[in-house]
Amino acid sequence: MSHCSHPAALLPEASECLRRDARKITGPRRSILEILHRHSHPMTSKEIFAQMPKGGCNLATVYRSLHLLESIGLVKRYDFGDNIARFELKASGDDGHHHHLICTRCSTVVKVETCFPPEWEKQIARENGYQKVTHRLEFFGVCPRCATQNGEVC
Amino acid sequence: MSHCSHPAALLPEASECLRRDARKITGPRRSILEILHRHSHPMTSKEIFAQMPKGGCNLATVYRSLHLLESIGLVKRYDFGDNIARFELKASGDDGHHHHLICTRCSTVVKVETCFPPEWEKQIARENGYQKVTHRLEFFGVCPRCATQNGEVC
DNA sequence: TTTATAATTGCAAATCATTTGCAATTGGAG
DNA sequence: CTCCAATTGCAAATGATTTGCAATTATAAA
Repeated sequence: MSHCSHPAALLPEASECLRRDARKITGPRRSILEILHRHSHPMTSKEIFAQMPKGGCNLATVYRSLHLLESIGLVKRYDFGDNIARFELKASGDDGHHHHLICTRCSTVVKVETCFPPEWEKQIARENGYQKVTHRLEFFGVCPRCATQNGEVC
Repeated sequence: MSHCSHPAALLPEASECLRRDARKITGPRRSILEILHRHSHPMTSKEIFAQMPKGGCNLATVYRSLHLLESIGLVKRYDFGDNIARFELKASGDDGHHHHLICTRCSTVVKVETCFPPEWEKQIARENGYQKVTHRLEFFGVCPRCATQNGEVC
């Protein structure tokens, strides 16, 4: 459930990004980055809020921080179609582009590296005259565990 | 902006679906189906509500109707990532599976028939032991019109 | 180190799409 | 034509997310 890089390597890099935009390295932001670092799956604001160390911070601050971290590219937002935004830390060099396979019963998430063919995307962009085309792709299904205990929520 | 089949052909088919589930063919439902029929792009509940003929109906009814129509498979829900559900009428025989290319500036929508390779999807399902795997895929970019009037909202 | 100050935060109230409880209506099977 | 479950209108409730504002705090500059 944890990333490969050392947690400590996270802050210097993030600090750099923040400073570049005249932003401050605050307690809440540091905590959010650490929390996201130790969970390899997309997390909701509430989940992150719940993991905040003692003292914590206001939920509104979590929302504001995530919005900022997303805007400077340290974090990526995902939409699993349930109207709850989820966030994942972007790896250093990595462009962070990947997809997910979400269980429609228990919401278990698996990372999916397979991506929509880039050439196809370019083709679609060309055909319609659109520029800067990107895509949002997520898979949904029933995980092995839920498939067994049919009917039950796990 | 309109479908190829005749509007009149819409009701009998829909009636059949509704009756099968002991549901009633009411004014609001008829209107919603007609509105969706003459707009070939996904519409929000508010947009549909705004197009209701004189007399109209309550917005809550639009929400309830769309939910019902979706559950019996007459309508399909789409998520463009802005937290507003959009609905499209499913064509008769058609399984209704296709995607969209949405302008991030003006929200103009273009239908995209190109789909994620089915075999790849099966592969992903197999690799992870998930069953009944489906996907949600949408493209985002800047439409030709917006690309010209750079910076401006069109 | 101290200071000046713009960036942050906490808190509560506001938004916004969507849902729901409930009493009054109404489609349609028999 | 009747009866009753399915629908609807209305207003209040939800739930995620945003925002105004005054108090706090990180940090660049002196």
